[in-house]
Amino acid sequence: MIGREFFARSVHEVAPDLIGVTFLVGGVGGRIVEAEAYHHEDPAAHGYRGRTERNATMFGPPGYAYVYRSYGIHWCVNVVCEPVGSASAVLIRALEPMHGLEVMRERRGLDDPRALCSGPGKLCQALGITREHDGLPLDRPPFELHDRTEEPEIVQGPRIGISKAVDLPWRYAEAGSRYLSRGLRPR
DNA sequence: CACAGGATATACT
DNA sequence: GTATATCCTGTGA
Repeated sequence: MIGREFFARSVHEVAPDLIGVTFLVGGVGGRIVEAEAYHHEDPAAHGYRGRTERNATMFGPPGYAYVYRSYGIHWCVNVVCEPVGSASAVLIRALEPMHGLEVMRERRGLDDPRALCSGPGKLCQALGITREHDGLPLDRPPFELHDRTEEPEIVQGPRIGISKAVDLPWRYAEAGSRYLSRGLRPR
């Protein structure tokens, strides 16, 4: 099991280390294959302009989930990192579905396992993550994180869906995975 | 395959 | 009012 201390580091260490880690919510989830680093000096980050009601969790201690509403429709989940109070967090962008496939198919209304969790909004719908999970610790139920068993090959790519600092190479993914979000999927 | 457009909470001008 | 750390569906090449 991965404990809270795992997140008590810089986002640039945590983000690549999350690739290959198993992430479950209520027993449903899979291996993280894509993650993206954000911190307070990043103009594209929510915490860039200071603390608000929505992003308050980002300014709290590491090891907690920051969940926010995107484009008024989707939920996205981050893990808060150090240093404390700096609004540093890693966005979980894609999973390789492994546990609770039937539940995820039902929630997503899809069959194709490649479409279940291949994006931050999609994986939150598949795992049932909502505002209720914002501010919850990641080392307690319903969250469950397990160490990776193998060292994955990690690639970096440009960030998408934002207009500022798009060239910062802070998007990490497992090389060649078939479960990545838009822009990184092979072939 | 590549686009355009819509849904609509939250924050900022 | 405008933009956004998104996704889905429709249209047309």
